[in-house]
Amino acid sequence: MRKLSELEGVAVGIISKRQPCTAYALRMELKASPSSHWRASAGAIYPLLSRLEDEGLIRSTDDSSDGRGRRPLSITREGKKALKAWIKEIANPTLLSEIFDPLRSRMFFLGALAHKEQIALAERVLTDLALHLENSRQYVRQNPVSDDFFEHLGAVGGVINAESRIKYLKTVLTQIREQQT
Amino acid sequence: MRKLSELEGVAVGIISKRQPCTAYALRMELKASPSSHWRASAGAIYPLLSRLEDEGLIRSTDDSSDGRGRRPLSITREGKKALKAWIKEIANPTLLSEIFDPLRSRMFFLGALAHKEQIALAERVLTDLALHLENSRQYVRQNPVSDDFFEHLGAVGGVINAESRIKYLKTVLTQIREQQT
DNA sequence: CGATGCATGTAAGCTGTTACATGATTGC
DNA sequence: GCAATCATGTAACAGCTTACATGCATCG
Repeated sequence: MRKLSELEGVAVGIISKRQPCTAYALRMELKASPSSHWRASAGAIYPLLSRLEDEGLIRSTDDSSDGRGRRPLSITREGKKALKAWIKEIANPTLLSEIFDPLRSRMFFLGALAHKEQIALAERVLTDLALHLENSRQYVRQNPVSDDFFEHLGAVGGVINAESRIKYLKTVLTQIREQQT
Repeated sequence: MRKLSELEGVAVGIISKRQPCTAYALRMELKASPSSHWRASAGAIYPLLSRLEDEGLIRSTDDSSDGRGRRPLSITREGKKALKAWIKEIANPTLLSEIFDPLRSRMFFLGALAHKEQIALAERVLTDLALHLENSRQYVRQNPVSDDFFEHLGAVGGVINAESRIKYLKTVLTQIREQQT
């Protein structure tokens, strides 16, 4: 059984939770998620779903009576197996260290800016991050434990991450200010 | 002036710091960085550098006396401008929310596993994360403030991030255990 | 009855990966 | 002298984005 890519894993996971679920609904859910790494573009989703269907991981039921040509998707037994394998793949150190943060990668080169610019930029980003944190908190409120336990857990992860980035930028700011000497 | 992509920005940044710097040295530095989102593959780096040179952002000095055909790179005034613009781009909310964490994305679907499997996986990952944190701390030690202030800041970001992920997984674990009921 | 949103899909292009190719240098 | 590493580069391929195309449904 082939390994699922990140987007494939997420797609199969969403389908398994929301089934029956149309491709469009899947795209909208990806779009709505606060840390949207993917644009959930049609050009990515539709070929991906065809692939998954060809391999028997998902199944679509053609309903000719549906004028809009909706094709509700559901997961197969094979798909469920692949999903479980994908989840367990996280027990792989290389996957764990693969996160990439455009904020942090820029910190390495912040010295290219003048001291005043550094501070101005950091302050600006700090307010943006505060906004982002507020959004993440709202997402948690929209996904209470009572609703779906694991969705709640995922949402909480967003808040913790946002908080840690704010903490990080704050230490950066104070250290830059001290650097003035 | 064209916007730089993430990898381009990092490449120009490293060249600007390490100049004169060969393409190979650049790749090795990318590889050595603890959160290696990129494999720093030759097929990505060399075409990218040609592109940057064609656009006048970097300059290479051909030394025919160098048997290995090393071509030391340095940054141009245009390149410096582009680097500054790239750094300032972080003041863009969409860029800020673009981080993607394979751990968190799997949490949404952890319910697909049996309760025992959930706990076993989380415990396993927790030890992996502890190792990752130790690596990040060592990276900080290898990049003291005295050496390069901003590199130190970047390294510290890795530690803070690793800590926050551990904190996250711990809350996940305790909540899963409570869920047993 | 026209704008907006639902719903599917395709084509071109960019960027990255893997795998390969080539040759020089260093260390044992 | 041979293996490993340094150093550059290319070709085939994979995956995602943007932009486009098509048509149905709903709401004012």
